[in-house]
Amino acid sequence: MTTATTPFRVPPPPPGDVPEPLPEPARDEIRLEAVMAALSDPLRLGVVRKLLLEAEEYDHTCTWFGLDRPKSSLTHHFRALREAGLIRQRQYGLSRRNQVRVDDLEARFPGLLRLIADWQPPRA
Amino acid sequence: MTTATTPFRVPPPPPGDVPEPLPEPARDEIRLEAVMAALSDPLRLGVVRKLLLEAEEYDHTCTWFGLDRPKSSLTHHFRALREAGLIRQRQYGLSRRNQVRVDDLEARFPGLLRLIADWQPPRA
DNA sequence: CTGCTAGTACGAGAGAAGTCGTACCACTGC
DNA sequence: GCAGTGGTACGACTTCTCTCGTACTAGCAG
Repeated sequence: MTTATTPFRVPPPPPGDVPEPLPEPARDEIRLEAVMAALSDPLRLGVVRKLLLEAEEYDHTCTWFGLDRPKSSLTHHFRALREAGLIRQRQYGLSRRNQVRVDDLEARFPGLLRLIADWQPPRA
Repeated sequence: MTTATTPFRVPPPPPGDVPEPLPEPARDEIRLEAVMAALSDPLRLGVVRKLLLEAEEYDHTCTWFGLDRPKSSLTHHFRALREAGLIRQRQYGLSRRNQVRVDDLEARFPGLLRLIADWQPPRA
């Protein structure tokens, strides 16, 4: 149940045009130390984990995550994830939708996503 | 070639008494986000990688790594690695020797050490 | 045009982390 | 005793990061 070719869901594209992704590092430019830094924050770790485990639609807006933080904080964290190469963001009209770069990360750092998916958030 | 029980070398203990490890988190207390934070620094990532790939003796002093930094900086980084649960440090007389906690990390975060060992430092 | 929505950018403040010098300590060899 | 070694602790400084408020924008509904 864990190790098919890609155990994580990559939701199908939605109907209609698919916008270009926002600027992001190419697969070969993703740096392990940057990925580690992005994942050192529990909020961001939780975001990626939730996307891996619960992604239902093609991708999800920032508010879907139910994070109790001001919008500017969310912008900060999602950008950190995107610039590290962990998520892809596309602009659909008003909303910006997020998706884990499953193929790129599995190719570059095999096993990493499994660690994230298995992470247990600290009970605060 | 990658997934024997433990593909990474755990050097045998040296002759004589083995000192107690310096304070460190128990296996179950190692937090993924803390591990990620410790590995977000290229110097520390390189230290763990070098230990994984080149460890010959039981373990190695801080100077074995050939890092061109003042001693106080090295103390700082090695403590960060120890407190995150990545390395074990034992005091042998004068020198403090370092060892990756291979079993604990492999049990807790399987595949993580492989990622570190495969890391390519940025050509500065 | 008037909202409302889902975001952005900017900037300020607080705290954490990296950098390092200095002083110090314990042990070894002479 | 004295010098050298392999470290530590402390403190200062700087830089980064997280936090958030505020102001703003683009697009949609009416």
